[in-house]
Amino acid sequence: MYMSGSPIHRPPAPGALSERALHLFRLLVERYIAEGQPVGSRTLAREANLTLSPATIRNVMADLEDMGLIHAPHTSAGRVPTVLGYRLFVDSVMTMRVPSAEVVERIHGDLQHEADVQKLLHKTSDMLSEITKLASVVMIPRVEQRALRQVEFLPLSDNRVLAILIVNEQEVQNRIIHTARAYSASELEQAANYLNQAFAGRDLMQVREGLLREMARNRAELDRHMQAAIEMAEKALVAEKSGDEYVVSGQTNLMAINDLSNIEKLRQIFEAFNQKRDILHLLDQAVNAHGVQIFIGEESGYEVLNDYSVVTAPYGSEDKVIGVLGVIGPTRMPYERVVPLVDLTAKVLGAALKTLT
Amino acid sequence: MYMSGSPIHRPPAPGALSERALHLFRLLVERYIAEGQPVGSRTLAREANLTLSPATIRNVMADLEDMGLIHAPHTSAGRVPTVLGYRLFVDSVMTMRVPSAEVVERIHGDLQHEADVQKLLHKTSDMLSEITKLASVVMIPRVEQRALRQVEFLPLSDNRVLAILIVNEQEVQNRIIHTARAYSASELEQAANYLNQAFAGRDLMQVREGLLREMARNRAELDRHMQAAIEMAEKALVAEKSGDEYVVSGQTNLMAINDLSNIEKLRQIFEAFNQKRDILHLLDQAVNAHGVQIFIGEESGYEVLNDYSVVTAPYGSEDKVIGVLGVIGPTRMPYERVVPLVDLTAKVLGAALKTLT
DNA sequence: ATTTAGCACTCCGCCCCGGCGAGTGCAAAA
DNA sequence: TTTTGCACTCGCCGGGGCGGAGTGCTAAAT
Repeated sequence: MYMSGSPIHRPPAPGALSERALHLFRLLVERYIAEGQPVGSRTLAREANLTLSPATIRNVMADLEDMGLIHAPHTSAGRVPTVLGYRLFVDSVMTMRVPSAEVVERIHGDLQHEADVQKLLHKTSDMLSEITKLASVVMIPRVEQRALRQVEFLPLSDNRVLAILIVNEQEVQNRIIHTARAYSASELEQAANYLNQAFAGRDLMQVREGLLREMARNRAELDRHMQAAIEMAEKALVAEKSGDEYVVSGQTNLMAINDLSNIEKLRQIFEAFNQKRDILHLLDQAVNAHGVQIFIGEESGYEVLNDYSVVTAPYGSEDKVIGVLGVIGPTRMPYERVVPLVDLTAKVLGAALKTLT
Repeated sequence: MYMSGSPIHRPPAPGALSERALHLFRLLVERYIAEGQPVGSRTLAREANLTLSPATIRNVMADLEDMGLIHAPHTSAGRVPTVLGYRLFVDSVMTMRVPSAEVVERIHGDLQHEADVQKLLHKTSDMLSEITKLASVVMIPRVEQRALRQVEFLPLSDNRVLAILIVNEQEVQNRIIHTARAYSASELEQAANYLNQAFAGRDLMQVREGLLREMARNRAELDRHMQAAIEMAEKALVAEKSGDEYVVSGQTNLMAINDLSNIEKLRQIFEAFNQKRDILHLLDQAVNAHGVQIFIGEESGYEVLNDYSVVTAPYGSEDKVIGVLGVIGPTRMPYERVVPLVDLTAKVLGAALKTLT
């Protein structure tokens, strides 16, 4: 199946609809989200406080359908929101439902006392998926400013050296590097000392540049252990980050949603989680958004995410965004509840990370 | 659903069956594994080189059914192997199919040049699931003999200390420990020095015991940095291992198997993968087996694994078993092909790990 | 001009039915 | 012991009928 050829339109301004139409629209979407079944004029008439006959409702619904907000799966079924309809709903119609006090407490409690960053991220993801009953994703913080705190080198066998970089007071990175020749323990120690003296506290990128400058000088002038230090550091810094770009939890929640029991579709999204490509790109997009961002169905631009919605929020401290988290579920998800939850979780995670620095 | 009340019987000795019956049984199982549909007397008659009428086959099949080896889903369907049938098949009937040269090469190639242990395990799991088209599990090596090579302590803020243990030439473990008071960098250095001198090369358990002995002496006699060293080491050693007990890949392969498109069952097994409890226990059981071990359906003893089979093999060097790997798939899996693959993979992984030590 | 009632119509989901195909078990013949 | 023949049992599939839900349209009511 191709992606819908028609570009995704902006929904009509809420002012373009009569008060009544808007009200009914809202009811319809809420009802559909709650029940999961196409809702008809009869049901809607009962639901609305307005005393109107189903026939009147039908007229309104026909209008809504003309505007592309709702859609009838077949001649004689009720109506279901379209992507455009959901868009209008989340943008201008819905009223957030603030999380209950217990949930708020839960979120704070879970994330407060966790010293290890990795574990904190896992906990966050687990918690978020649990309270939303959806799949959740937490991006690993991409700290662009990584201050080198300390370096240690330890010789291993076969011209290999274990480099330990301590970054940002917290994070420890181990890298095994292969060197041209074997270095003795004392050489390595000297190299480490040199690097620590020269570069401790600097940003990793600065370190890199500094090293390159050193090398630009006449190599011959450098004494042995400087050379060693540089070789080490170069190799250690070049090593790319581990492929773990984000953490996922609650994938199984998606299987429990009968909405899309289409097994092949499920398989595809699970693959997407594993592949970490499309999902990561999507999260990257959301990194620049100011607050919560919602991708509905095809809006994401990724085929696998058709029929799914993604709600994301960047997290960090103040205006420094360092990562994104979010949930993934069926387009028919309780946005009113989910959006504030994602928002809050992002804020609390940001705060928790800040205290760790 | 309860677990079958009847205990799992041993299958009849292959001698208990006539040559012919055994032959037909083998054909039936092979056919069923290949096609996934109950196989009837007619099909079997065609398949067998013996020139026998379907009626004769039927008699034989009736016998096999009496023995509990096969079973008819309903009156007029063909027969399907029972758990007992599979047992007999894998124990005494099937002939292993050796992996093709390309596959063998692939396995060696993939695992040869990977220096990082964690990555190696991931690669192994990925590869195994890919070539078997099943889900695969690789247990993290539980090195009972962990020789301490070096210790480093680095002060962090707030009475926290980062302990870096280098174990077994390769493995690096970082632990953040909370201490009763703040220690200065030099104190920590002295503590590390002490520990390194006293315990480098020893097994972690020995270190533990040694420390306890030290503490048994009159505490007052110990000078400050010894105390510090002991406090550090105690905390660092006590810290439990991270919860990552094994690596899983190819879970999505299970979804593609129409055999069990029962979505709820799938959900449960995915949960089991995440939970890492039942699966881990099962792997632990297999750690003591000499070679490949096969758990068919309910044999595993874990409800979630009904309808699934697990093929495991311990890996390590010589008689030192350090871990287990395996695959999980439907009971109807191509054992002839899978068993040798699991076996080979375990051997190659063991070898690869050995070169890393 | 809007709302309502009435009505014909459409379409899905469900159940029931009958036919077909596959396969069985049994008894009698080879 | 094997085969043939036969009655029987199911599962699967397609068709037909039916009820329910909901629609759109038109004409009447407000």
